[in-house]
Amino acid sequence: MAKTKFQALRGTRDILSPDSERHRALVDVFAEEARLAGYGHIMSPIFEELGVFQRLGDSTDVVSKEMYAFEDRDGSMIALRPELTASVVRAFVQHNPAALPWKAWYEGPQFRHEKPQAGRYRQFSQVGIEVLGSDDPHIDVEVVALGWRFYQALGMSQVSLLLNSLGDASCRPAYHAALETYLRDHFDDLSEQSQATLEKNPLRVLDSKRREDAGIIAGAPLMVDHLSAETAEHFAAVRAGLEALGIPYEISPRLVRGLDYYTRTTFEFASTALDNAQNAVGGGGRYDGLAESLGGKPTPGIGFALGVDRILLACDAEEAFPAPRTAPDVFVVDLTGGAEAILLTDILRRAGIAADRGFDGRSMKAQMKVADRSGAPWAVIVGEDEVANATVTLRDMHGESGQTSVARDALAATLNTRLHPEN
RNA sequence: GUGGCUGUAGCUCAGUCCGGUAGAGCGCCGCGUUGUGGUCGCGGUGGUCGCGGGUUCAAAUCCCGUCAGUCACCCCA
Repeated sequence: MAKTKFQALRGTRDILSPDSERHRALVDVFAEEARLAGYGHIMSPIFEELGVFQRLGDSTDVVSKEMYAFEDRDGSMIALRPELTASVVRAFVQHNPAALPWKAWYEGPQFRHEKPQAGRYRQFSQVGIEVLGSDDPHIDVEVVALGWRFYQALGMSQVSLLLNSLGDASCRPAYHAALETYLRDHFDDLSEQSQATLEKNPLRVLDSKRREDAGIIAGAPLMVDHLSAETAEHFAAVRAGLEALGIPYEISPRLVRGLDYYTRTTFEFASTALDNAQNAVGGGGRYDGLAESLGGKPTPGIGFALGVDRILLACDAEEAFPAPRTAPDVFVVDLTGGAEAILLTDILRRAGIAADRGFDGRSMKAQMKVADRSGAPWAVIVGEDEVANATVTLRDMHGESGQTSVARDALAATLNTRLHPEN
């Protein structure tokens, strides 16, 4: 019979130790930044009604061709979340919190059916925040700054912040028309793909990376030159806040972003340490119309999502945020056949000491080798002599203190003192 | 989704052009005499050469398909 060897599906992968510990540590750093800034944690479902995500815009690839959508058993259409903003806004509308602004942070996997590449997976992880119920530009500043400080907390230095304003209902339509007129005037000079994009969403033509489009895009009218007085003032306040914090940014007038719901402030964090096309390590912006489109009261909102997988790639590239060490505190080498180690590791673990041990009745030499490889700073050796005396031999694996005999009853206390001399 | 490149031991890779029956380093296991790791020495384990089909006396090597990775576009985190 045929032997089927399974493997993780395309675009998905197993994250094994110590990379998984690193991933968790990154989320811990983010959680702390969010806590310090007054954000509560939200855990929303991984799948939702398809309609929740269709509000992101029909012209976006995320909705039109990358969604994992399928029919549930009762015939209703559901989808694996391709992003989290829509889910969080849906939760906001559903629970209708009274105290505004409402601030939430999240982390977790998301799903998009794309052709995978390094830093681009079908199941990928993001951390992010959303704030609903205020359009105070100081919120924009807080949100962008939180992202910036997070990268700093990870030890990253090669991150640049790109900032733009996409205008709002008071000025975007006029700009949109001006841009479309301009692009249509140069229609024949645009690349074939940009011609198609123009039909769907002229704004996104500005995002084209094809060389043949560069000249035309360079001459295109810019949103920042068409902002209404109010929107321009809002944008100025955001910039002033970032400057007050000393956070460097670059105005990127052609920064569009892929989701249709963005208004006014939009931004992207790009790693300059990554030289591939997947150098965006985070992005976000304001979405003042999204809550209403999901059935809620008109409520302004802003947030960002940062790609965990890409951030870790960028960290690799600039040698930041290494995987945490996962070594146990102590490794038990048992020469009696292994039964003693059962008791000793239990005693140690209950005392809060991370203890691993040898198995399979291996030779002392072999067990010492495993102990060394484990990285444990201490080894506990127990053989017939020790059992007879109710002692164990405590060996310093790295330092100079050598070996000492310790009463078995005093082992946990002795080790705790050695591991935490300051206490 | 479109196009290019790649796929050989756990890992990094050589061998592929010019078909002839699989290699290195690292890792892993064991030994270097009485219960001691990290260095060193010796020995060993380990691959249906991604998978399937075809050509051939013979295929890791040529051809086709397929899966996966990767790069660019697209898109985006």
